[in-house]
This record gives sequence, structure tokens and C-alpha cells, in this order.
Amino acid sequence: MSLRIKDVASQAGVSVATVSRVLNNSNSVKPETYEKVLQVIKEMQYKPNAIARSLKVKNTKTIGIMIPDISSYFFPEVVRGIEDVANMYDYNIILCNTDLNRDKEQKYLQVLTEKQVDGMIFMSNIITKELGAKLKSLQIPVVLVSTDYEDLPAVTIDNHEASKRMIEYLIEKGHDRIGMITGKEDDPIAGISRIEGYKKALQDRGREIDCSLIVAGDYRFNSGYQGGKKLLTLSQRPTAIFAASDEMAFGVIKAAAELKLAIPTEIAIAGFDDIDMSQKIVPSLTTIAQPMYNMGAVGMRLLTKILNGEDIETTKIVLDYSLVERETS
Amino acid sequence: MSLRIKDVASQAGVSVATVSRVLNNSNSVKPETYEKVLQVIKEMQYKPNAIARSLKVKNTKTIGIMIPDISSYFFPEVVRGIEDVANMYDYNIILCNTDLNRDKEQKYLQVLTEKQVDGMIFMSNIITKELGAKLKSLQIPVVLVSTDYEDLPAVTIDNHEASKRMIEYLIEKGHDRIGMITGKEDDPIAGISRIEGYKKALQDRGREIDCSLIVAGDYRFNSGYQGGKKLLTLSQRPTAIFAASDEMAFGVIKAAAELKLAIPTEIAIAGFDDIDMSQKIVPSLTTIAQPMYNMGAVGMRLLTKILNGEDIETTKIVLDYSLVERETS
DNA sequence: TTGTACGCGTTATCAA
DNA sequence: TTGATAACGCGTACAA
Repeated sequence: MSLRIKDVASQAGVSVATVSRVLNNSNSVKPETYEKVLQVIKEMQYKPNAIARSLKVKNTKTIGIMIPDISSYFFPEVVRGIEDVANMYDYNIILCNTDLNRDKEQKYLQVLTEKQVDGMIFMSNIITKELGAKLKSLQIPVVLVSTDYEDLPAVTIDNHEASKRMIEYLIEKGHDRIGMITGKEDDPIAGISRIEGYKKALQDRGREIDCSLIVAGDYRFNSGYQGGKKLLTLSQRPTAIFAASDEMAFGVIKAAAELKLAIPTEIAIAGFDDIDMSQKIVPSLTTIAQPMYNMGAVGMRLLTKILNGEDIETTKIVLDYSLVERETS
Repeated sequence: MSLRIKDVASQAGVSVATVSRVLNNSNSVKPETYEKVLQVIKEMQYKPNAIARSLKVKNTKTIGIMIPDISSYFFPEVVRGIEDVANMYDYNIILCNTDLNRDKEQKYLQVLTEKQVDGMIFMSNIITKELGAKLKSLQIPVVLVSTDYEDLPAVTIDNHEASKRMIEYLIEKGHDRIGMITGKEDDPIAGISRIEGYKKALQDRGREIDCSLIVAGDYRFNSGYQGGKKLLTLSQRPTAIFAASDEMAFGVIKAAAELKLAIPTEIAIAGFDDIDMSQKIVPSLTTIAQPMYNMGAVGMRLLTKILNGEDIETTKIVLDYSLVERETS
């Protein structure tokens, strides 16, 4: 078994209380004693047991992250942002992949609270009334990232406006028939908002909305590919396609390539997210850049403020996006 | 404050021992009592405190993962594999990004052991003697993934052979001048092995090794781009380039595009890893497929075996790779 | 089948 | 400036 605090205490000829004091460098310990104890700790290679400590102090310095899937493109960078500031404030992160599965979600929520995480960052599934209630009833602070619900703290971007902006840009580029591959239609954030933004931009310019130009996707490559095929084989095909995620936009690029359509001359393509790959592929992708790293970092920072009881101006943070013009448009 | 076990005990009119028994469904508790207690637990929404439990039973059901950076392309899928089987065996994962930084590595090692993780998966930095010794001296089981060191448990692929195989394939395709963009030259696994495989394949066919065709990279896009530029502007340029990572291969593709070289007719390109994007870009990338998800899953499975004291045939697991022929060759 | 009571390794209170 | 000792919430002898 490992060493305990009492082992170093007896070795150093002091009480456990004193050792504990130097460990948490609370004042009121004579410099000489302090040095002595530190010495012994080093010699014995004593490592405090954080579990025992947690039991006593009632915090664990760990937070939980719930995401759909770390292996999809959007999340790694967000998680990186979270981890960086978590690390800065001496928190560790427990990573949970929910696969948008309510049961896994439920289970993780349970074990995270059993494991007494100090807080949670949630960016998983669409937040139903039931889930929202659950999240609120937890005795644990939760920060939402890239999603929103009632009065829960959240960091987002203005999806509606961003989407609208992209369409306006496309219109300015002279496109008349603009197709869209949407996100999930029951997703208020990345789904509905972006569709509405698309429609709004068109309506503001007095244009008709042609439903045949809107096809449903699920953010993933394959739905973009299928949707692209569909749109691009229309008798009157669009001259531009806006996909609600970069990954779907890649699918459209593939579809266009198979149909031997030149990008952007015969078909312009735009995405949403600005995942790392978007600038690396040929042709590089025009897209709406979400500050993914920052969404994570800011979300985690907000969480630390809540945990420290710091003053917070607002619990609803809206970050800036930007339109990045590249080679596909 | 939250409910404690004694609260449900008194509410159910039994002792804490009995509640504990139904919680851990140890036998020897009368069915009626069992039901009763379960009922009360549900009613009161009692959630056991895993920290207190851990202190007693001396395990935490959590493991640590050390990786360089979750936001680079190789790792998310490996982590996903780990998390899936961890979840299967009721473990949670604490994710640590080291950035290949010895200090962060050191720090994480310390907090992971303080937090009493049951085991660790390590796939970070090159393992120096010092680090190796440290890893071994930990009282915690460690499994290496995509790296190796002395007698530590490890899951890898045969990098040397895989690299050799790719070059042989390129030679069979009729390529005479094959360039390579390498990994790090102090990395015995993904660096040196792949370089050696390249050389071996050439030598086996009685070919000269032209050092001007070998340029150093660091697995990342930009080094591939730079290396590609260099190789492709040689007076006698290669007809094929093999990059030691897919991300670097993407850089080569970009370089080729800028030089208006047709792929694969004027320049064939091959990568290593088979990250998800490689099949999605246009043209899709010929590459060596590493079973990333499985490397994580198998590594974690091995760790659970070690933790459960199960019989293990071998602690050195070598997984199969495959050559995936796509449009860039 | 059930209950009492001790111990897990800390921190913190209170006295000295 | 220090030390004894009571918590923290749970599991598990041991006794009943």
C-alpha cells in the first residue's frame, strides 16, 4: 500500500496536522518545521490521496464533459479549449460520449454526480423539457456550450444571423438559386436557426423560397453527399449550395466532383463551422467560422467563475462568428 | 447537503449495512427488505457518494488518458475506442493533453496518481529512459498505445512493415523516384520505423537511396506542405511522394495543386494513418490504414484485464494494418 | 438475515 | 506554533 500522511508525520517527528498544514501551505507553521516536513515528503515520495481529501473538503477538482462523439469534427477543438482552461484552474475533465443516446446520457449524468464532479459542460443532445429539468435539478453547476436552454448558463453564437449572413454573401456574389442542406429539423440551435437564417435572407431580398432547394441533413458527410447529389441533379440546379456544417459541405464537394461540376464556377459551395480541414482541402472551403476553441475555453471559464462564486455579468454569452471566404465560392 | 446512506436507512427502517447491501446487491438480504429499500432509494432519489466508496474500496473506476492533443487528427478516434470499452466495463476516463511537454506530462502523472486512477493509457511523448522508469515506478498499471517501451504493455502496428509495404506498392505501380516526408527522427515508432521501412523496400529492390528525396516533417499539415513544395520543385522531381501521416499528405496535395500538378498522373501521393478525412476529400487519399478505434479499444481491454487480474496471453499486441488504394495513386 | 462499529486518508476545530 | 481528535460517507468484519 501507499504511504499515508501519518507515515510522513511520524518520520518527520510531527503530527499529521502539521503535515497537512504544509501540504496545503496554510500559514502558522514554523519555517524550520516546514522545511523539514517538505524534505521528508520528497524523500519518501509521498503523494497525497486526493480521494480522501475530496471526501473531506467536498470538491473533487474534476468536471464532466458530455458530448455526442469526440470523433466527429466539431468537438475535439472545443474539448481542447475546455481542457486548457480547466488545467489552468487545476481541474481535470471526465469525457463522456453520449452518441445522442438518452440512456447513455442518463447513465453518465448519474455517474458524474455520484463521482461528485464539481461541475459539468454539456453539449450533447437537444435539450428536451425532461432533460432540461434534470440538468437544473442536479445539485451541480452546468454550462451549456453550443446549445441553450431557458436560464441555464450557455455560450453560443448567433446561428440565425450567421446563416443569414452567408446567404447574403452568396446573393451578392450573384447567385440566384441557392440550395441548402440543413441540420436536424428538431434542433433549435444548429438546425432550425440556420434554416430560418437562410429563409430570412432570401425573404429580405424579396425572393421566393423554393422548397425543392432545401434538403434535410444530419451534419455528417454522407447526408451532405446525398443531399448534394439530389440538388445537383435537379433539372434546374442551384448555382450555390450552403451546407449547415462543413462536413456536409465536403460531401457536396464530393458529389460535385463526381458530376464533373467545376467549383466554384459551375457550383459554389459554402459550409458552417470552419473545422480545421476546411482550410486544408483543395479547393478550400468558404464557411462560417465558429470559434470552437474559444467556445470551450469561455464555457469552462464561466464554469470556474460559477464554482468560485465570482461575480458574473451574464450567464448567456454570445461569441462572434465570421465569414471566411475561400476557394469554393 | 446531499442525502447520505443513513438517511435512507432510517427512512426505510433498516440499518446502513442493509442499505449498503442492496446498493452493492450482495446476497443475503430478504427479498422484501430489498424491495423496500430500493423503493426508498428511488423515492428519496438517493445517489451514493462514489468518493466515499472509493476511499473504502480503494478503486475509483476511472482511468487516465495521456495524449499529445485531442484536436489533432489521429487521437479522437483512438480515444473513442478507449471510452467505448471503458464504458462497457464501467470506467470513466480523465483526458489529459500533454502537448508533448515534459512538464505538463509530469504534472498530469502526479495528479492522476493523486486522484487514484485505477490505470492509465499513455500515448503521448517519446518515452525516454527517465519517463519509462517513472511509468514503471508508478503503482498504477499503464498500457501504451501506438508507442512502445521495454516490457510495458503496448498495442501497436508494425510500422516498419507497413511503410515498406506502401513503397513496394508504389514501385509496382511503376514509380521510380519516390520521395518521402518523414515523421520525427527521434521518434522510434512513427518516425524511424517508417523511414527504415521506406529504405528497406528500396534496398530490397536494389535501388539507390537518394537523400534529396527524403525530407523531414512533424506529422502536421504545414510540414507536409513545405516538404511537398520542396520535393515537387526539385529539378528531377519524384513521381510519387509518401508522407508519414495523412495530414502531411494533405499538405502535399495542396502543394501539388498550387504547382498545377495533376494527381495521380503527374504526382502520386500516399499517406499513413487513414484518418476519416482521407476517404472524404477529392481526390481521396491512398494510405496505410491504422485501426485507430481498435487500438484504443484493444488497449483499454488489455488494461481491464490487467486490472481484473485476468490471464493475459501477451502484453505486447500488434494489430493489423492495411493498404487502402484510392484516387491519389 | 440483520445491525453495530470500526476504518479508509484527509482536513479542520479546539486546546494547549 | 503545534497536537489530538472528530468528522467526511461508505463498506464490511463480526456479532447477534
